[in-house]
Amino acid sequence: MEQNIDFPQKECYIYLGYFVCAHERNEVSIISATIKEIALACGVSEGTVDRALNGREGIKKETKERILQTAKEMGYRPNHLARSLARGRSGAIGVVCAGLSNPFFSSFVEAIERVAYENGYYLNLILAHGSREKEMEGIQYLAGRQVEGLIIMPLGYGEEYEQALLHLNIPIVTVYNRLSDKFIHVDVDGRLIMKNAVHKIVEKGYGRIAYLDLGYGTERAEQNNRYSMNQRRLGYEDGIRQENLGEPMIFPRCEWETIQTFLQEGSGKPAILCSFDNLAIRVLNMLRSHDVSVPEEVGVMGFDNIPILNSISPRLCSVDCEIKDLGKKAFSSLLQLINKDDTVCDYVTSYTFTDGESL
Amino acid sequence: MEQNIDFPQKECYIYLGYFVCAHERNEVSIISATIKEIALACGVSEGTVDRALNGREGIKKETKERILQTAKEMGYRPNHLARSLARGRSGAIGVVCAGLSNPFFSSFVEAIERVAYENGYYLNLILAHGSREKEMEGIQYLAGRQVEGLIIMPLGYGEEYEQALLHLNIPIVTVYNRLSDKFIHVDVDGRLIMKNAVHKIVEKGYGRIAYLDLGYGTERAEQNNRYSMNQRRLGYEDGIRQENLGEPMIFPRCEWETIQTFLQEGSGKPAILCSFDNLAIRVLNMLRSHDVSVPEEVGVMGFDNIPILNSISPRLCSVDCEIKDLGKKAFSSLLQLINKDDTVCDYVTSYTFTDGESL
DNA sequence: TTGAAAGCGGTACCAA
DNA sequence: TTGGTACCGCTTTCAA
Repeated sequence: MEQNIDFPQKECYIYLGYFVCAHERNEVSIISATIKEIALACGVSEGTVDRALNGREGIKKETKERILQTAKEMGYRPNHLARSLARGRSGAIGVVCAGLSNPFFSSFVEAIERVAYENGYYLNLILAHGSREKEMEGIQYLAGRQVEGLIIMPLGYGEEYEQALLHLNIPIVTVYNRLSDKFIHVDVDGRLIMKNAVHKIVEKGYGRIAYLDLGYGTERAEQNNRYSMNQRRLGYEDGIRQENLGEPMIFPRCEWETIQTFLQEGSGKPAILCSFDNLAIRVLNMLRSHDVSVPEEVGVMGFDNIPILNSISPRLCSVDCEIKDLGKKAFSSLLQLINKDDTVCDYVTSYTFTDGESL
Repeated sequence: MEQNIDFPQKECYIYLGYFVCAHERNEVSIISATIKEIALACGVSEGTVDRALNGREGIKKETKERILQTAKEMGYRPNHLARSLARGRSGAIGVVCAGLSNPFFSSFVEAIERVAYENGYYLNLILAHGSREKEMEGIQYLAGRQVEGLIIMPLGYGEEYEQALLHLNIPIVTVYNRLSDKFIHVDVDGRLIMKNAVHKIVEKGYGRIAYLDLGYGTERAEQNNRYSMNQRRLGYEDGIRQENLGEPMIFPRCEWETIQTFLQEGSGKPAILCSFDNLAIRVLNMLRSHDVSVPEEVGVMGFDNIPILNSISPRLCSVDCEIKDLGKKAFSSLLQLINKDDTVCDYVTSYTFTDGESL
């Protein structure tokens, strides 16, 4: 089944139901036709083809069917670059996060991808890999790709950083690390949660609580936006104050010496509250290797409720922040911004304490 | 510092060093200028602006400096959609995978993003979320976005699926699940590795080995491409045969009854080989909850060497497949295809057994 | 050294 | 119901 088509400049024909083009290399390869080519093949104008292809009205039924048939034969696939340019909207949103090795981020990106796709948007993903420079470069790049909005889990912070974002003049939603009131922020209330976590731990009969905040106070940590981690730590401090538990004890590293000292000195049953689950898992492991039993000798609690917790023991007590909901909300808020719906406001997801065997 | 600029149709001016446009809503917002606008402002042609902006030769030094200065003031940011359309290359590659909750996939995507970015490409990410339909839709969509190539961890398989991919007529590299010789494939040799894993376990003094292959033989599993999982299982069978260990014992589920029976019946020290780490972690947990000690009563081995293994005990014996290397190689192979370098061929990454306390 | 104009593939509006 | 055409923003070639 071979059939010649009037075609400008290229040698092309229909082969096995596909539109085929013989290249200079004499290979046969199948290409996607353009609207112009379809118009030529059907003997109609480009506008008419567009009407058929996009279901616009003002076209005779037979013409439409003939065009659609030809388009199918020619293997037409719309060029979204051209379409975006002409329509003035790209149908893409940009997502910027530090990396995917943190299960919190990967789940979050997964959730956004799902809901974005359902709403006809697709994702441009930029990972910062821990570098503020790469993050800003990526953001600028995404803006240049005409993304209609950005969801950012910022590594950067500060006046200059915010100005750079504002000058992009596109809708932005921040997640995880807040920047300022100038950006819609979708997050859990880490501070409140950690305060309540302290209450919860005290209720369970613990008399003193240490807090593990990786990198706290180190110079390196200060280089990046630590809003989220800071909030969690502040919540711990709030709780300690409210419960009159004395001085907060904040450890920047997961070291046995420090933990051992904490366990031995002081009165009241000890517990360790960790700023995120992976840290808590390391603590559990360290305690086990030193034959400290959990929760008999010390309680441990995490934050994030990452999926792996269901597979390890003791089942870590943690906080479930409904990350799917967070992703959905981040996207829907961004969509509101894109659609200039000015009722959009910050959002705080709900949370639940997940019980376990570690407290 | 305010300065008027000759500008068509819009009320615009320079404010605080930024190009500003007063909208109908009477808000002041900063927009990105186009080449045409810069040309107008500088009193030169678009071509000249292009020469200045893209460092092309054939432009007087002073003209160039003047244009660059104006472009900066006007906050020029190139429109990559238009650029891609005009240049005929998008600078984007598409990545398709099932999801990100599997640490193997998220690490892999992370690795690809890094190397792609270093090479001036950015990522369009599509997740299949377990649906073959969504996967194919996404692939078609990416092709329409004019990605220059695709890296796919396919969920689909079969003649029809392959034909659909081939008809896209863009470079494709498959990873993890192989389709056929028609596609460059980058992967670990799961079959060889699992065979050697059996040897290794036998060397350690184990006399019988069961294999855990989640979903094996179930109808649901057959719906998706199970190449990778099948290869691993076949490797186990190869090993069992070579070592004369009798009939392979393959369990499709992680159930205590099955495992208990396996532990009790038969002679020789038992070991459980798992098709991936998360499964092995569940096994470890199940064994602990039934007071079966590892590795004294039973050995356990996983595959993938996911990062969390470093944080839990007993340290699981596993296989490290150099996933960063895999990502790099997948991208570089794709780049070769894009550049029509026909020396490109399939690639098998190296691997190492990571020792642990579970064997 | 510069300008003018014809694309890239689609969209959208106006006239026929 | 159709055709024609001027865009969208940038690139590239040819002529001045």
